[in-house]
Amino acid sequence: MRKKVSESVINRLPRYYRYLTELDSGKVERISSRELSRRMHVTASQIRQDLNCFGGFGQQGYGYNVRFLKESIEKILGLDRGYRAILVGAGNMGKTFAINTKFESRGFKLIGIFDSDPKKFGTMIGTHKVLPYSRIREFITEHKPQMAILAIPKTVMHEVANQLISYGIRAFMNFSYTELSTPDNIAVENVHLGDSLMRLSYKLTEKQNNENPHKND
Amino acid sequence: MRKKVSESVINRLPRYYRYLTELDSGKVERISSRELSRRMHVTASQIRQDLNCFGGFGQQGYGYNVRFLKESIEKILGLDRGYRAILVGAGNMGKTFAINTKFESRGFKLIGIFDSDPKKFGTMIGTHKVLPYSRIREFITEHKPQMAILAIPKTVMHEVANQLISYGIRAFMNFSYTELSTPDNIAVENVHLGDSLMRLSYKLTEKQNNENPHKND
DNA sequence: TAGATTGTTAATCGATTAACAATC
DNA sequence: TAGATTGTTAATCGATTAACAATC
Repeated sequence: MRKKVSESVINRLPRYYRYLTELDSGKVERISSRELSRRMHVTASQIRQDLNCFGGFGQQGYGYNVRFLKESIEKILGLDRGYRAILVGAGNMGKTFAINTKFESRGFKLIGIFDSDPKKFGTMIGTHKVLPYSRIREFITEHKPQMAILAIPKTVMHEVANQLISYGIRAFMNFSYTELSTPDNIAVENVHLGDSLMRLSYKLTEKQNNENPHKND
Repeated sequence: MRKKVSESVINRLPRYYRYLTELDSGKVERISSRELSRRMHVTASQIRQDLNCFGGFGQQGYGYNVRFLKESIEKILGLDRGYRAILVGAGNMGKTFAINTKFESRGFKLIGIFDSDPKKFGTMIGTHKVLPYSRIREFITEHKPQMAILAIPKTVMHEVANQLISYGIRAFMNFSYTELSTPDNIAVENVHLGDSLMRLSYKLTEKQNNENPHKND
């Protein structure tokens, strides 16, 4: 088994992927860690160290082939596996996520959308009809999605997650404003927009304090 | 001037704030770093170190007063300043953010929503009427918002941001799938849902590899 | 006072950066 | 071959954890 890759490296992978995708679609064929570091505002050392957690993708004296590196990171991230996802909760957040995040372009498949509000049953979100939550078990059993996007109130979050785990879901993206905690073998990614807003508020406040040092002493 | 607080500490602040808000509304009056650490799954040492970047909020032998600590973090984050924000882009993402993130409950004020699509002018999002982007300059000059939420295509992101900076905006929350880079005196928080999805994909893949070590050697 | 728990210093650990030999 | 640039080891830096004296 591979040695454990640190959280910091993992967090940077999507950013590398983003830049490489950009370069690739800009017809750039090769890039050195030095040039990439210049564009991404990180050190070349860090790029080489990060990539070498997963193997040697470059060539001395040449650098990295953009396409090959991009595809390698794709594999590392599992974007080539065609994961199937369901969306639970067809409110604003759910709808936005379904429409906005180009699932397909990253190799994911959104295969079903569920809600427990009968008024929403049958309405369309993109190309998907909203299905009753009551049918989720049968749906999962039949189509075997691996991931669920939870865009539901935090009051029901854990209950829903536990059910879905028992039906076979192995990964959750959670949008509600409480952390989802699950057994070790389940992957979770919490997205807290409120936290981002507070961080922005902190940064703004800090900058104002620097411009105006004695305002709030 | 305060010594620079590390990024890691700042990133944890909103989480502390969340837990303290929870405790406070649950009528908990005091808490020790040890008990809080147990609940948050971090070390007590880290909690004490983090808080002490900003001052001593506790009392030996007693611990921390929940209400007082919560309000102290509120001030550190700048949530008590009544920052005014505008939303630029009334598409799905913008709408969701406006409705979902309880601005007001965190002390922010959403004071205007703008879009450049005439079909949207005058439509309501929550209690706000969508205004034409062409009027944004006059609006900013008059109402002096500090923050802008950008929920617009990445193709126009930098152009819009630069305009808004010249009108006086000092902080941006950016939802488009490219990093917003700005001068040093401007606060930026990038939210990339696509990155979160990729991280989830990585974690899922890693767990599958551990269960099935030789599947993809 | 005795017990509890902070604030803070010191020790450890891990992540980042620098340097360079290997090699394309 | 000479020049460039990787992969990797070593050095540095910063963040986390441990420990404990201060003190409520």
